[in-house]
Amino acid sequence: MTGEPVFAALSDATRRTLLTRLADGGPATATQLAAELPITRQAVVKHLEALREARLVTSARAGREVRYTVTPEPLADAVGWIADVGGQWDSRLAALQAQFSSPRAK
Amino acid sequence: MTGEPVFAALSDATRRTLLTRLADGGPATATQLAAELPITRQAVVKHLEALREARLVTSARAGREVRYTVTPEPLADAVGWIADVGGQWDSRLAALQAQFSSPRAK
DNA sequence: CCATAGCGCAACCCATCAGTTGCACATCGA
DNA sequence: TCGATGTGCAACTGATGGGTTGCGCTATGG
Repeated sequence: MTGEPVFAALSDATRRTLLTRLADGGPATATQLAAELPITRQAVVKHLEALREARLVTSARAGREVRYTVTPEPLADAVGWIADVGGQWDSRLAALQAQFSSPRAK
Repeated sequence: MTGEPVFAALSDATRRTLLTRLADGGPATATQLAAELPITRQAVVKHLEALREARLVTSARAGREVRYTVTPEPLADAVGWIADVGGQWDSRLAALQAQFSSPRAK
Protein backbone atom coordinates (compact mmCIF):
# COMPACT_ATOMS: atom_id res chain seq x y z
CA MET A 1 0.00 0.00 0.00
CA THR A 2 1.26 3.37 -0.92
CA GLY A 3 0.52 5.45 2.13
CA GLU A 4 0.80 9.01 1.03
CA PRO A 5 2.31 10.86 3.97
CA VAL A 6 2.76 13.84 1.69
CA PHE A 7 -0.86 14.86 2.08
CA ALA A 8 -0.58 14.67 5.83
CA ALA A 9 2.46 16.92 5.63
CA LEU A 10 0.62 19.39 3.41
CA SER A 11 -2.50 19.36 5.57
CA ASP A 12 -1.11 22.00 7.89
CA ALA A 13 -1.16 25.65 6.82
CA THR A 14 2.09 26.47 8.59
CA ARG A 15 3.86 23.63 6.82
CA ARG A 16 2.55 24.82 3.46
CA THR A 17 3.84 28.28 4.29
CA LEU A 18 7.23 26.86 5.16
CA LEU A 19 7.34 24.92 1.91
CA THR A 20 6.51 27.90 -0.25
CA ARG A 21 8.99 29.99 1.69
CA LEU A 22 11.73 27.45 1.09
CA ALA A 23 10.65 26.99 -2.49
CA ASP A 24 10.87 30.58 -3.69
CA GLY A 25 13.10 31.97 -0.96
CA GLY A 26 15.81 29.35 -1.08
CA PRO A 27 17.21 27.20 1.73
CA ALA A 28 17.03 28.54 5.25
CA THR A 29 17.51 27.59 8.87
CA ALA A 30 14.82 27.02 11.46
CA THR A 31 15.77 30.18 13.32
CA GLN A 32 15.50 32.26 10.16
CA LEU A 33 12.12 30.78 9.32
CA ALA A 34 10.85 31.30 12.85
CA ALA A 35 11.79 34.96 12.62
CA GLU A 36 9.37 35.35 9.72
CA LEU A 37 6.51 33.55 11.44
CA PRO A 38 4.44 34.19 14.57
CA ILE A 39 5.56 30.95 16.20
CA THR A 40 8.62 29.84 18.10
CA ARG A 41 11.68 28.16 16.67
CA GLN A 42 10.78 24.87 18.31
CA ALA A 43 7.42 24.80 16.57
CA VAL A 44 9.16 25.43 13.25
CA VAL A 45 11.61 22.63 13.98
CA LYS A 46 8.75 20.21 14.58
CA HIS A 47 7.11 21.19 11.30
CA LEU A 48 10.38 20.83 9.43
CA GLU A 49 10.77 17.41 11.00
CA ALA A 50 7.34 16.46 9.70
CA LEU A 51 8.26 17.71 6.25
CA ARG A 52 11.52 15.81 6.42
CA GLU A 53 9.73 12.55 7.26
CA ALA A 54 7.56 13.14 4.23
CA ARG A 55 10.79 13.65 2.26
CA LEU A 56 9.68 17.10 1.19
CA VAL A 57 12.79 18.75 2.65
CA THR A 58 16.31 17.69 3.50
CA SER A 59 18.48 19.03 6.29
CA ALA A 60 22.17 19.70 5.91
CA ARG A 61 24.38 20.80 8.73
CA ALA A 62 26.80 23.63 8.05
CA GLY A 63 28.85 24.46 11.08
CA ARG A 64 26.45 25.32 13.85
CA GLU A 65 23.60 25.92 11.46
CA VAL A 66 21.18 23.44 9.93
CA ARG A 67 19.98 24.43 6.50
CA TYR A 68 16.74 23.05 5.07
CA THR A 69 16.14 22.60 1.34
CA VAL A 70 13.12 21.60 -0.74
CA THR A 71 13.03 18.17 -2.39
CA PRO A 72 9.90 18.11 -4.54
CA GLU A 73 9.92 14.49 -5.69
CA PRO A 74 7.11 13.47 -3.29
CA LEU A 75 5.03 16.26 -4.76
CA ALA A 76 5.20 14.55 -8.12
CA ASP A 77 4.06 11.33 -6.46
CA ALA A 78 1.13 13.17 -4.94
CA VAL A 79 0.18 14.48 -8.36
CA GLY A 80 0.27 10.91 -9.62
CA TRP A 81 -2.11 9.78 -6.91
CA ILE A 82 -4.49 12.63 -7.66
CA ALA A 83 -4.39 11.88 -11.36
CA ASP A 84 -5.23 8.25 -10.71
CA VAL A 85 -8.20 9.10 -8.53
CA GLY A 86 -9.72 11.90 -10.54
CA GLY A 87 -8.60 10.86 -13.98
CA GLN A 88 -11.82 9.25 -15.07
CA TRP A 89 -13.84 12.22 -13.85
CA ASP A 90 -11.76 15.16 -15.02
CA SER A 91 -10.20 15.46 -18.44
CA ARG A 92 -7.33 17.62 -17.25
CA LEU A 93 -6.43 15.15 -14.53
CA ALA A 94 -6.71 12.30 -17.01
CA ALA A 95 -4.02 13.95 -19.06
CA LEU A 96 -1.63 13.69 -16.14
CA GLN A 97 -1.85 9.95 -15.79
CA ALA A 98 0.59 9.45 -18.64
CA GLN A 99 3.42 11.42 -17.06
CA PHE A 100 2.74 10.88 -13.38
CA SER A 101 1.94 7.19 -13.16
CA SER A 102 2.03 5.95 -9.61
CA PRO A 103 3.14 2.33 -9.53
CA ARG A 104 0.64 0.92 -7.11
CA ALA A 105 -2.60 2.40 -8.42
CA LYS A 106 -4.71 -0.27 -9.98
CA MET B 1 -5.43 33.69 2.59
CA THR B 2 -5.50 30.69 0.40
CA GLY B 3 -6.43 27.88 2.70
CA GLU B 4 -6.29 24.60 0.84
CA PRO B 5 -8.72 22.39 2.74
CA VAL B 6 -8.27 19.73 0.08
CA PHE B 7 -4.97 18.61 1.55
CA ALA B 8 -6.50 18.35 4.98
CA ALA B 9 -9.25 16.20 3.52
CA LEU B 10 -6.72 13.98 1.77
CA SER B 11 -4.51 13.71 4.84
CA ASP B 12 -6.54 10.82 6.25
CA ALA B 13 -6.10 7.32 4.84
CA THR B 14 -9.75 6.40 5.35
CA ARG B 15 -10.84 9.49 3.43
CA ARG B 16 -8.52 8.62 0.57
CA THR B 17 -9.97 5.12 0.54
CA LEU B 18 -13.47 6.54 0.40
CA LEU B 19 -12.52 8.82 -2.47
CA THR B 20 -10.99 6.05 -4.55
CA ARG B 21 -13.95 3.84 -3.77
CA LEU B 22 -16.38 6.51 -4.95
CA ALA B 23 -14.18 7.30 -7.92
CA ASP B 24 -13.98 3.87 -9.49
CA GLY B 25 -16.98 2.25 -7.83
CA GLY B 26 -19.51 4.96 -8.52
CA PRO B 27 -21.79 6.84 -6.11
CA ALA B 28 -22.78 5.12 -2.89
CA THR B 29 -24.43 5.73 0.47
CA ALA B 30 -22.73 5.97 3.83
CA THR B 31 -24.22 2.66 4.94
CA GLN B 32 -22.91 0.91 1.85
CA LEU B 33 -19.46 2.37 2.32
CA ALA B 34 -19.41 1.46 5.99
CA ALA B 35 -20.19 -2.15 5.09
CA GLU B 36 -16.95 -2.29 3.12
CA LEU B 37 -14.83 -0.76 5.87
CA PRO B 38 -13.89 -1.77 9.40
CA ILE B 39 -15.51 1.32 10.91
CA THR B 40 -19.04 2.33 11.80
CA ARG B 41 -21.47 4.23 9.63
CA GLN B 42 -21.18 7.31 11.82
CA ALA B 43 -17.44 7.44 11.29
CA VAL B 44 -17.99 7.20 7.55
CA VAL B 45 -20.55 10.00 7.73
CA LYS B 46 -18.05 12.23 9.47
CA HIS B 47 -15.43 11.54 6.82
CA LEU B 48 -17.92 12.20 4.04
CA GLU B 49 -18.82 15.43 5.73
CA ALA B 50 -15.16 16.42 5.74
CA LEU B 51 -14.89 15.55 2.06
CA ARG B 52 -18.03 17.52 1.36
CA GLU B 53 -16.65 20.62 3.10
CA ALA B 54 -13.60 20.27 0.88
CA ARG B 55 -15.98 20.07 -2.08
CA LEU B 56 -14.56 16.71 -3.07
CA VAL B 57 -17.97 15.01 -2.91
CA THR B 58 -21.58 16.07 -3.15
CA SER B 59 -24.55 14.53 -1.39
CA ALA B 60 -27.92 14.01 -3.03
CA ARG B 61 -30.95 12.70 -1.21
CA ALA B 62 -33.00 10.00 -2.95
CA GLY B 63 -35.93 8.95 -0.83
CA ARG B 64 -34.59 7.74 2.44
CA GLU B 65 -31.09 7.29 1.08
CA VAL B 66 -28.29 9.85 0.69
CA ARG B 67 -26.02 9.19 -2.25
CA TYR B 68 -22.49 10.60 -2.38
CA THR B 69 -20.69 11.40 -5.64
CA VAL B 70 -17.15 12.53 -6.48
CA THR B 71 -16.52 16.09 -7.65
CA PRO B 72 -12.85 16.29 -8.61
CA GLU B 73 -12.52 19.99 -9.33
CA PRO B 74 -10.70 20.71 -6.05
CA LEU B 75 -8.20 18.04 -6.99
CA ALA B 76 -7.25 20.09 -10.01
CA ASP B 77 -6.79 23.08 -7.74
CA ALA B 78 -4.52 21.04 -5.51
CA VAL B 79 -2.44 20.09 -8.53
CA GLY B 80 -2.18 23.76 -9.36
CA TRP B 81 -0.90 24.55 -5.90
CA ILE B 82 1.67 21.77 -6.08
CA ALA B 83 2.80 22.91 -9.49
CA ASP B 84 3.30 26.43 -8.21
CA VAL B 85 5.36 25.32 -5.25
CA GLY B 86 7.53 22.71 -6.91
CA GLY B 87 7.60 24.12 -10.39
CA GLN B 88 10.97 25.80 -10.16
CA TRP B 89 12.52 22.71 -8.62
CA ASP B 90 11.04 19.92 -10.73
CA SER B 91 10.74 20.01 -14.49
CA ARG B 92 7.69 17.75 -14.59
CA LEU B 93 5.87 19.95 -12.08
CA ALA B 94 6.89 23.02 -14.02
CA ALA B 95 5.09 21.64 -17.05
CA LEU B 96 1.85 21.64 -15.09
CA GLN B 97 1.85 25.33 -14.35
CA ALA B 98 0.53 26.12 -17.79
CA GLN B 99 -2.61 24.02 -17.52
CA PHE B 100 -3.28 24.22 -13.78
CA SER B 101 -2.69 27.86 -13.09
CA SER B 102 -4.03 28.99 -9.77
CA PRO B 103 -4.12 32.70 -8.97
CA ARG B 104 -1.06 32.35 -6.83
CA ALA B 105 1.13 34.86 -8.57
CA LYS B 106 4.10 36.00 -6.58
C1' DC C 1 -50.61 -0.06 9.38
C1' DC C 2 -46.44 -1.36 11.18
C1' DA C 3 -41.90 -3.52 11.16
C1' DT C 4 -37.67 -2.45 9.10
C1' DA C 5 -33.92 -0.07 6.82
C1' DG C 6 -31.53 4.27 6.56
C1' DC C 7 -30.38 8.57 8.32
C1' DG C 8 -29.36 12.61 11.83
C1' DC C 9 -28.04 14.43 16.28
C1' DA C 10 -25.47 14.38 20.49
C1' DA C 11 -22.44 12.97 24.01
C1' DC C 12 -18.50 10.78 25.10
C1' DC C 13 -13.39 8.46 25.01
C1' DC C 14 -8.72 8.50 23.54
C1' DA C 15 -4.90 9.55 20.76
C1' DT C 16 -2.39 12.73 18.20
C1' DC C 17 -0.72 17.29 17.31
C1' DA C 18 0.49 22.25 17.36
C1' DG C 19 2.66 25.13 20.27
C1' DT C 20 5.03 26.60 24.43
C1' DT C 21 8.79 26.94 28.03
C1' DG C 22 13.12 25.67 30.12
C1' DC C 23 17.61 24.26 29.88
C1' DA C 24 21.78 21.95 28.22
C1' DC C 25 25.16 21.41 24.45
C1' DA C 26 27.90 22.99 20.45
C1' DT C 27 30.06 26.42 17.63
C1' DC C 28 31.57 30.88 15.97
C1' DG C 29 34.04 35.24 16.38
C1' DA C 30 36.59 38.86 18.58
C1' DT D 1 39.06 32.46 26.34
C1' DC D 2 34.50 33.83 26.73
C1' DG D 3 30.28 35.66 25.40
C1' DA D 4 26.88 35.27 21.87
C1' DT D 5 24.38 32.66 18.58
C1' DG D 6 22.29 28.40 17.06
C1' DT D 7 20.65 23.94 17.87
C1' DG D 8 18.81 19.71 20.52
C1' DC D 9 16.09 17.41 24.05
C1' DA D 10 12.32 16.99 27.17
C1' DA D 11 8.09 17.94 29.59
C1' DC D 12 3.84 20.14 29.60
C1' DT D 13 -0.79 22.18 28.02
C1' DG D 14 -4.82 22.90 24.99
C1' DA D 15 -7.14 21.79 21.02
C1' DT D 16 -8.45 18.96 17.32
C1' DG D 17 -9.83 14.63 15.19
C1' DG D 18 -11.05 9.73 14.52
C1' DG D 19 -14.07 6.62 16.37
C1' DT D 20 -17.70 4.80 19.24
C1' DT D 21 -22.43 4.19 21.39
C1' DG D 22 -27.19 5.44 22.08
C1' DC D 23 -31.42 7.15 20.62
C1' DG D 24 -34.95 9.37 17.88
C1' DC D 25 -36.87 10.53 13.35
C1' DT D 26 -38.31 9.45 8.50
C1' DA D 27 -39.24 6.83 4.68
C1' DT D 28 -40.38 2.10 2.33
C1' DG D 29 -42.90 -1.75 1.36
C1' DG D 30 -45.56 -5.78 2.31
